[in-house]
Amino acid sequence: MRVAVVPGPGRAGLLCAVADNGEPLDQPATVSDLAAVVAERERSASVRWVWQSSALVYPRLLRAGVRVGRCHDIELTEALLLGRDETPDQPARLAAAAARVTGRPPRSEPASLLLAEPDGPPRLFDDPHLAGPADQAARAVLDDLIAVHASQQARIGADPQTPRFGVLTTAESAGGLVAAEMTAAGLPWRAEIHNELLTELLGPRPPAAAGPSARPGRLAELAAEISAALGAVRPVNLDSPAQLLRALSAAGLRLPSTRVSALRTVDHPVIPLLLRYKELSRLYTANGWSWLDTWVSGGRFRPEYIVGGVVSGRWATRGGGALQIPRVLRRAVVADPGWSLVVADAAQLEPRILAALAGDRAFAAAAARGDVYDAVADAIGADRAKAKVALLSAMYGGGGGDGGHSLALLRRRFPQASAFVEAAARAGEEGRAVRSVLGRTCPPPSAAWLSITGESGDPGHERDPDAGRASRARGRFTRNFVVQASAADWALVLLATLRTILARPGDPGAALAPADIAWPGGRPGPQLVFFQHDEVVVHCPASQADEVAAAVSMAAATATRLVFGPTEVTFPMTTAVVNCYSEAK
DNA sequence: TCAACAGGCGCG
DNA sequence: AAAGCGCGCCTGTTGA
Repeated sequence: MRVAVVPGPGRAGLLCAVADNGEPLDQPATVSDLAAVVAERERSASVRWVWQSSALVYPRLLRAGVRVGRCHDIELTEALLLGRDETPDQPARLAAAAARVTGRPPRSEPASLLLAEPDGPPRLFDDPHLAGPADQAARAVLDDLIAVHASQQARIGADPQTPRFGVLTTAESAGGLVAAEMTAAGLPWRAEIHNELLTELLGPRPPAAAGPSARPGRLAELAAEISAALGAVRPVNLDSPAQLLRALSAAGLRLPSTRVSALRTVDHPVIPLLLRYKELSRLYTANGWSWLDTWVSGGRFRPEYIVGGVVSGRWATRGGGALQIPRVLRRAVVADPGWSLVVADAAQLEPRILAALAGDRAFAAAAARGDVYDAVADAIGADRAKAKVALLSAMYGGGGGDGGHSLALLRRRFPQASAFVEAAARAGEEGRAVRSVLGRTCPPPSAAWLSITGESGDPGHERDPDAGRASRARGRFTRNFVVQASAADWALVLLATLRTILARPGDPGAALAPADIAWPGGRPGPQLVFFQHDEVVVHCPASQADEVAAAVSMAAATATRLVFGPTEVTFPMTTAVVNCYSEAK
């Protein structure tokens, strides 16, 4: 059963049951306490909530202590459909989508924005853009919702390209729920451990009175040592690559840039000091005390996750750089007393994805069990390191390290897998779109790209000297897209499946009902707290850790079946039950 | 004064 | 011959 829901004003909301094909099943009903009604329906029936966006609607329900099982996220779904139809520049917002469906001009956006404003007093009457009272505005949003939902159901059902596109839209919506729940739960983060680590590596935190440009002692010492080692008359600003490059040059070190890889190519007493400075400076500026002050509170780090924020379908985050937390800081991620962290990552995910995608029997056999790189090394008669570089080059478009010899062997030994990525590269070079296994579509070439390459990408007519470069760059992008985006498909389905297993009452996992996060005294259960491309972290009572680990394996097997159907390729998870994130792998 | 860009580096 | 994929966010520089 599907129920369209529009939140607001205030705690109220507007509901209307709809059929799978989107037809309204009864009259819209206003309820005064939306969260309470949602909770009641969740208990009594299996509902899929149809709403504008989980990012907009779900946090207020979570704050009221209410979780939902399933939803249809109109805006995430619209973005997938627009991508599929190769019109990704159209806005995916509900109002815009409704205008496309109905042919009417778009409703003024502030209406829905204000309606969705969580928990605040209804300010709708103050808004000059609004034509009428709040209930009329809610009704207008509901009408949009119902119209767009019906259209989306038809468009998903009519997918011409990918029979599994419906799996993608369902999983994307589930991802929206997970994202909001993970933000609400937060990643356990011990500020005092983080602080100790910073003090140990950088020295004490500079007092606020010392001003904003004051550096921790260790950084100031290193800077002085570096200036001295360079024989500089005046202190060099190490944070300015241009200044540093000039100072290096004056000391006889002519380098193409100041990046670590360039510094490592020369032998000079200043180099180790510079490398250490860069490492510590990065820690201080990106994840130092001010990061701690800004992003950690109440023992939790709560980034905002952006589902589908990357073109490949990977998630992005906003605030705190949550997907770039340096590994050294994992020491600060510690389970609550009596709880554990279950840390699981998909081993060698991308090569396995390629094996399953390409239908290459030899490559699939290599990825059927054990270590993919070992198996490939055996097959091409190289060592594991060379095999790994060659495989990554095949997926990224690189040169293969040792003059491409291993890459050539790879092409001969695994012709279908090679042909698969080569075909994706050629499509990109010619300006065509490519798709992930579930049908997520890469963006079309930009106008600038089309003009540089001469419209169709026809290699015979390329005049611009940058044309070849631009064409090959897009080829590398699409080559990688088919693998990275399909890996993101698989990981998203894993995440959605895991969420369902952890939450399902009545099954073997009954003990695993998730904690009611808004009620600290409520029944404890496992919580998804982190998701980073191919890795997931669950925070759970220690007694449930083994069950959670088993649930991860089940979810991986289910994801493999839903995404690829029958395949010889396995997707093993490396799972650790730990007290501290840094203890995993 | 501020926004946009470049260089750089963290993660996968 | 060389070059590889995707992000977020920090600082310094530049130019309106």
